[in-house]
Amino acid sequence: MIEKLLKSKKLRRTPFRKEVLGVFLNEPNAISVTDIEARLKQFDRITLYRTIKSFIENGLIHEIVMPGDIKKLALCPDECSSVNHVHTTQHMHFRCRMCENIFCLNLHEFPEINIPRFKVDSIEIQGTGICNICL
Amino acid sequence: MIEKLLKSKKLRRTPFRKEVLGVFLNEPNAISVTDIEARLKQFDRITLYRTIKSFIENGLIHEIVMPGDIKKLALCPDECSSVNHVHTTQHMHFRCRMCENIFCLNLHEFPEINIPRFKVDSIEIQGTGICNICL
DNA sequence: TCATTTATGCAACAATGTTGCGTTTTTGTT
DNA sequence: AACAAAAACGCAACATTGTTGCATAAATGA
Ligand SMILES: [Mn+2]
Ligand SMILES: [Mn+2]
Ligand SMILES: [Zn+2]
Ligand SMILES: [Zn+2]
Repeated sequence: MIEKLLKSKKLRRTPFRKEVLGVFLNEPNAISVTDIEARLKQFDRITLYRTIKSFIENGLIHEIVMPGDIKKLALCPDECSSVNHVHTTQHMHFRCRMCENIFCLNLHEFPEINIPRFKVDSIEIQGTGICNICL
Repeated sequence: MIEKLLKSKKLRRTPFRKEVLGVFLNEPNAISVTDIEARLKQFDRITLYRTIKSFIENGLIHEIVMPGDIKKLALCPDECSSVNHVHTTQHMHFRCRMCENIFCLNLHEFPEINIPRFKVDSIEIQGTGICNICL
């Protein structure tokens, strides 16, 4: 699984990358850099940042930012690649204000946004509230 | 105008706050901290950060974050207050990938998002593409 | 004008992320 | 299996962004 994923994105399969990707595959929701660090036995901070950057650039993971200095990372759907991340028109992000988890959620119908005289390439939707577990 | 705005949010009208608020009132779009700094003759960095924080907390301005370490600030609509920022269900944010400006745009109809078994309190919508000026 | 409350300015610190560079590892090819 | 080229790693140093504590100054209401 891990090997196959890295290979499909044409990324070299180093021990560290496999370990980091393993962390993502083990997490149901989006995670922060600190979360990743906590799940690694030992690591080099710089290498981790470069790993994350290359994962993002190659369509393996995507970044989620929300007001209040919240920055998280989550696995991409298969269709993402180095040329485009296709979350737009696919899924939205939801932050639960009780458990503070951030979910990637697939919407049954993704709203269409038209802005007069603007050309809209992509849309990101972020919600806050209470998740199904905390409710 | 500036005085009235500060007073309406019950903020003390210091010279520095008036100057910073003036910067926002002179800008059509969202601006970064660096943008603000560039428009001030002289300033103390710490005071600026505290000024921004108090403006946000009191519903004068709001923060806009987008993937790629983009963080900007923009004036709030009048209705915002310390208790709630009401942009959700009011306007969206759009980043033009040509001019890199970030616009606050009022949508004619703001989409309603329902997530089964989740309680949705607020929604933020962010678009990217090309603005009316660059088109 | 005065007392109280709040804001300012400086120093020090903290968190997060980047760049340069020599060494090591991966990979595709002999 | 051995080799050469390309890419990734790990360390040091640095950069950017934001915060906290505290003494001083300014704003406000009385
Ligand atoms: Mn997602
Ligand atoms: Mn806005
Ligand atoms: Zn929750
Ligand atoms: Zn534009």
